[in-house]
Amino acid sequence: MSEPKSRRRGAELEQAILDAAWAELTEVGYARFTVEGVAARAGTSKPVLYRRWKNRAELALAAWNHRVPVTGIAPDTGDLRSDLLALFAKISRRTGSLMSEMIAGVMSETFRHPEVAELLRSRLTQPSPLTEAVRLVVDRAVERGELPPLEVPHRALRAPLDLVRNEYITCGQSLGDETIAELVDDVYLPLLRGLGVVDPGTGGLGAGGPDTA
Amino acid sequence: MSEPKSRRRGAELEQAILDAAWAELTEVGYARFTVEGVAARAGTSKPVLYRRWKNRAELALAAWNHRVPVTGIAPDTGDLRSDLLALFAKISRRTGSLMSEMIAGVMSETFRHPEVAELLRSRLTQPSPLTEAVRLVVDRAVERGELPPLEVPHRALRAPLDLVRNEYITCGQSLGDETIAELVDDVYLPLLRGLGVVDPGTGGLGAGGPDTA
DNA sequence: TGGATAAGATACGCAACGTATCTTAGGGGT
DNA sequence: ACCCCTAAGATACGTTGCGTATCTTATCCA
Repeated sequence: MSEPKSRRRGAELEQAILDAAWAELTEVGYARFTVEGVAARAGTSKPVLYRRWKNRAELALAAWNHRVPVTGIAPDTGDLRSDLLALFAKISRRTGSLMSEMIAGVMSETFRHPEVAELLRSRLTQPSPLTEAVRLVVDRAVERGELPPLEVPHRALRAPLDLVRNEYITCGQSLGDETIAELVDDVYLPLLRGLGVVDPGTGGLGAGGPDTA
Repeated sequence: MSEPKSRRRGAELEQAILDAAWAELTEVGYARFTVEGVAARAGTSKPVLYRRWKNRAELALAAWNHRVPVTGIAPDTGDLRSDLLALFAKISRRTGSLMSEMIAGVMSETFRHPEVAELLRSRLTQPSPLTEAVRLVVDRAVERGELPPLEVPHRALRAPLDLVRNEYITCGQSLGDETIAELVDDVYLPLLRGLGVVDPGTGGLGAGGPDTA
């Protein structure tokens, strides 16, 4: 009953481990995420895990990657501000305190395992379904005439995610509605409007060649 | 020679400990910041520290607070973009990878010691010399006519710090010049311009009553 | 059918947290 | 001038969890 004595191998085992790791993460959070716990839950033992991942940070990131495909998210309420509010809320729910705790945890271990930083960074900065959702929302606003035609730089596409993440990490809790409203009204909406300003003609503000780069 | 056998007490001792803690932080970073190390460096022992601070996170925050007063920083180059580049660079240098590592570390321990989160959050969200510097830079740009008269919301004043911190935490390293240029050119400058847009008259963008709040 | 490969179990060394216990210095009241 | 009580300093301990080493045993494949 307990153990049908069948030994899982390769991909099958790996799936089981990653599932177990993900379950642990969601249940106890990164701070209490232990390799032993994952092993126990997956019905295997530590060495099996350490043969595949160098340390717990990599294991956690692997579990995260495994748990992906973000379902399409691009609210369409017919109004830019509402779209943004919904989008930020969705990002916030998706990113979740878990992810932020995990990011914080992983980063705090980065000194010991510098290679991990790269894994995390690429996970966070690549174009993602989230940045694409932002682009889509903006494009629709342009079509509606709420914004002038815009080219949104990647940095600006990332901004919502970055802001939400920052909030999670520094506050350690879910974003309240007022926070989301602030981020939209005081930061992101102005940002989008500013991107649409072609040339303020106030001098010194043009492309402003990157003489510092 | 080694120990003049004089026993420090109260405030004097506390100063010595906080100095030692700060020195440890800057030398080895939060990940390797140990209570034992601080005790040894301060020439005392662990229990003395644990009588004052509940855990290492609080000790680290106390050391940080002890180490404060940010010297005035508000570059004045005569040009908004240059001011911002300089300011972001300064913030980035000041915030430093140390602080971000520490923030990440502290947050990752927040699950075990939830009280600490509040300490950290207040440290990060209060108006600070940094947000005042941003306001000053903006005000000067307004005087110069580079921007229309503006009221910058607190959230927007915080944004530079938040963005820099986010970058540190997710990348785990110093911001390169290009990153700073991106943050200024693709995010913050557009944001400021957007705040200056009075009413685009494109509909649906006005104050947009916070029907979600 | 036999041997290489990898799974599973166990035990260890190590670092660091946080605590408990004890001794001893020195400040302050009388 | 004395004594006592508070807090400093030293030491040792229990605990957790990482990461590794060692050994046995199942399963795949040639």
